[in-house]
Amino acid sequence: METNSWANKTFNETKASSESLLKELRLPTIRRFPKYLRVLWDLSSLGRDFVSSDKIANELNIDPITVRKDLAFTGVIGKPRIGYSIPLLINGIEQLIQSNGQTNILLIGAGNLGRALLGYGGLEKHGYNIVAAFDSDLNKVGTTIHNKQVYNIEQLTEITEKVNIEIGVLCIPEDVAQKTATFLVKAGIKAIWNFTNTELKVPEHVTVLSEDLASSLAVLSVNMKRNSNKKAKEE
Amino acid sequence: METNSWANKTFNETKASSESLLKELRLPTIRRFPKYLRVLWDLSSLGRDFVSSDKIANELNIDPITVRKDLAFTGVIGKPRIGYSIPLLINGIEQLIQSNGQTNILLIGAGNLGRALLGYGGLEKHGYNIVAAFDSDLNKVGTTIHNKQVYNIEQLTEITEKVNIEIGVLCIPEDVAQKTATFLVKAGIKAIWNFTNTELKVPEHVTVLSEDLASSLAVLSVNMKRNSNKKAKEE
DNA sequence: TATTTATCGATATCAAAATATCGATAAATA
DNA sequence: TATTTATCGATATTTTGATATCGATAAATA
Repeated sequence: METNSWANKTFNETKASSESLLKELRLPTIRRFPKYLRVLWDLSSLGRDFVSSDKIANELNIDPITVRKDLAFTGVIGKPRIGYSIPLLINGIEQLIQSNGQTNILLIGAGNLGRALLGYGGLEKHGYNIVAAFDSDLNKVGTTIHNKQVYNIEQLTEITEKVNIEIGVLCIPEDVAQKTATFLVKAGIKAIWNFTNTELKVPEHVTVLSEDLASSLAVLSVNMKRNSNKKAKEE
Repeated sequence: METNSWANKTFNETKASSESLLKELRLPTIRRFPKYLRVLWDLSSLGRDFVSSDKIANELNIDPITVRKDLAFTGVIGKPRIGYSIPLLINGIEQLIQSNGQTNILLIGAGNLGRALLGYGGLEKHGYNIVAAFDSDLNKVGTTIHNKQVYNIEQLTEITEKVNIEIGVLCIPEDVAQKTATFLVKAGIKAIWNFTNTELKVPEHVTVLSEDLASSLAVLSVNMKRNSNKKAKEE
């Protein structure tokens, strides 16, 4: 049997193996996928059908070898001198990182950050459905933000009993973060996207992803110091 | 000369060596520092003076060995059976990740995300000074948000000529991101905190830190799939 | 049709990060 | 005072991630 045969895998094989590939996916690769998608969407809208790993790497300022390794997870086979099929890549990446079927989301906390997230189209683009937003501020309750109804936080149980919610997005003050998380877990939620600076304690089976601006700021800060040290030495 | 001698370094030695330690700091370590700070501040406010690596590790759900290695960068020496001095650790970490002196910041784009960031106290806590916000929406111009004046984006040059700005925070639509970044670079900015989904092209000496919600969402998505696969197999 | 060349993908190497091991030590306890 | 124990920090190992090398191949070109 030959080892290096191009373009023999069918689309169905790709799809069938996606579950096992999922296990092998590493964090840095997953983080790069949406960046690839952005480049691919752009090229696609320009009417291009194929793209090389070099081209993608250039756009994103990363190494082409990294790109090829990452793209290998989609199961899409590139052709020498041509590159990869853009539609197949888009499909392949989406298979890996998008939700399967309808996934319902609640957003808790309709402050500025919450509003910003309601305006961010990414959730819908990835196959998620924002069901509603919640807030304790009665001035906000009853309004709609980006077409989403804002409910009183007291009505949370009411809604979670009626609709199957899989993800909760927490944009609330720290002091109520753990309490709310615990409530959501009891309501059967599967994942929490945590925009508070609290380390949430949840059971094993609940996926938590925390955003931490302070961590980012620390990185920015250190990088700046390094850069200025560098410049100081040059002078 | 003995190798394992506790508590002999003075505070001044710690400070003097901070520049060289800066080089050795790795990204994951830098990202964890603010998390350590949060735990340390909490303990400090409870009146505690010492803490063990195990305690910190437990709070943050990470490995105590990782904690000890990270804390070694502060130059603070822990004592067996006692742990580390909390005030010294706080000071040590702050030395590494905070700005030196007064660092001026401009925030470009006073939409929901921009407003959320103006409300986020982290920048001030790290020694940064938000000078002003800018927007193109004339309804916002002239107002103040969290005590920061909102100027017309047209006035950007005016301000950058008057005040030395080191960091620009971009919370603006994608289509004007590169243009604005280029402008800021010309105005002599040192770093950009980029909340748009654009890969900014800037010169070497400018530090860029990009936040990418889509990358985070991809991680959340894949983790959820893995968790549900896991559960499916258990059943 | 033969040669050149861009590009892939497999394998190998190198670097970074996480984790494990273990002796040293100082407080607590017997 | 002797022994036990919690905890540190140095060093070693393993895992993960990035980068380099190179043969295979198919389109482009001579």
